[in-house]
Amino acid sequence: MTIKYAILGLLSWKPFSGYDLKKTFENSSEFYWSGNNNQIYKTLVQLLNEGLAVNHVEFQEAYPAKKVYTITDKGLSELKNWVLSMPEPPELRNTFLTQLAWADQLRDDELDSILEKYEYEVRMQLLMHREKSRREGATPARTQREAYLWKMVSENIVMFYENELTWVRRLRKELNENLIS
Amino acid sequence: MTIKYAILGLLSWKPFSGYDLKKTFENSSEFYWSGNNNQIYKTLVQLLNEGLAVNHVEFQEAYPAKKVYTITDKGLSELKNWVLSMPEPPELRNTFLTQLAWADQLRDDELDSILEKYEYEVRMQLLMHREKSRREGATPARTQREAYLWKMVSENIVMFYENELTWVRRLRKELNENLIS
DNA sequence: GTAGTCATGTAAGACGTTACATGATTCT
DNA sequence: AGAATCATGTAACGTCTTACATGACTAC
Repeated sequence: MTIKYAILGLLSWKPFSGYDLKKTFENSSEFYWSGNNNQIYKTLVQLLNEGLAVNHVEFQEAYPAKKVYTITDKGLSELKNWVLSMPEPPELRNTFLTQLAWADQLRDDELDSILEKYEYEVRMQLLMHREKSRREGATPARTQREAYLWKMVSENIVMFYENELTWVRRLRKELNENLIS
Repeated sequence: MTIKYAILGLLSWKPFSGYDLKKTFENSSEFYWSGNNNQIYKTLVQLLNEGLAVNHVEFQEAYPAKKVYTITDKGLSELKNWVLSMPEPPELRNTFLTQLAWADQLRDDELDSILEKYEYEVRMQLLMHREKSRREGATPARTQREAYLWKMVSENIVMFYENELTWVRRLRKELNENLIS
């Protein structure tokens, strides 16, 4: 369960409500998470139970009241332990590779057509990431080093998509050249 | 549900038993899948029910009987439809990026130490992939084009890890240089 | 008046992981 | 004697996704 730490991390930065967390996960590139209501609200209750966060209700006129969560000292030290813990290797899940593995049954034009679509998908992801990243410019890191780390997280994602693009372009080029010869 | 198509793909190549599929998913780099017993045996039953595969029992002396599954024409056309369908963009799940985002609380040496561990993990994954790939040399693709596609699937995975390595090495170098200045 | 945002949550199901269960055979 | 391999499967749990439910306000 790492959504717990994704949330704890954000709370270590500043207080959030469940709704704020959801928006942040959706709109951010660095702090992206496929966080849906269900998981977020459940995890927040769990954080309360474990004493890693506390909450207080903020009433607003014209809008529903919000429950704002603040991290505790216990939460901070739990987060630090996790950050120091053994990193897991990155996981690549790319169903397209499975599609490609069985694509020899396709005609040359069909094969190039799905490669083109894939290239398009990857380009879109890259654009979306860059756009989110741009809008995130205001995000104030607390130190210069933190700003650098966040930049490098973003850079990792960019490099991932660019790498994927060079791969698919090379594939398309090589397949086309073999057709001609 | 894409394990269905991962299995269907392998069955389009040659007949497999559940156990064979599990071994293949575990030991292969191109056809890797986190397929566990539970999912594989359930999906095979599903394939039977949908008429995408048929099975027959092979008795063996000294070993338990095995159920060997063969793809049907319906299965082949279902697979082709899927291969031609809209590719999904690749998904990157890297919990380490979340760890790194909140690593500014660490001392310089602690930070470098987790980066070193991450670099090690990635190097190990790359080695493991290369080793699996080497042992897979016997895998006989049916056409030259298929062999090329499989090579490129493998190449994609190599590039992914190499990309990750250059990123983490750059990160470590830049952090160290900033310390000195 | 229709859709979207703010804000909380629940329900149901799909998907994934770990562990258990059986039982003969083979390797160390 | 103990572990690993071959081969099937089940049980329990954990994670993730999609959809539903409520209700006031705002923007087109």
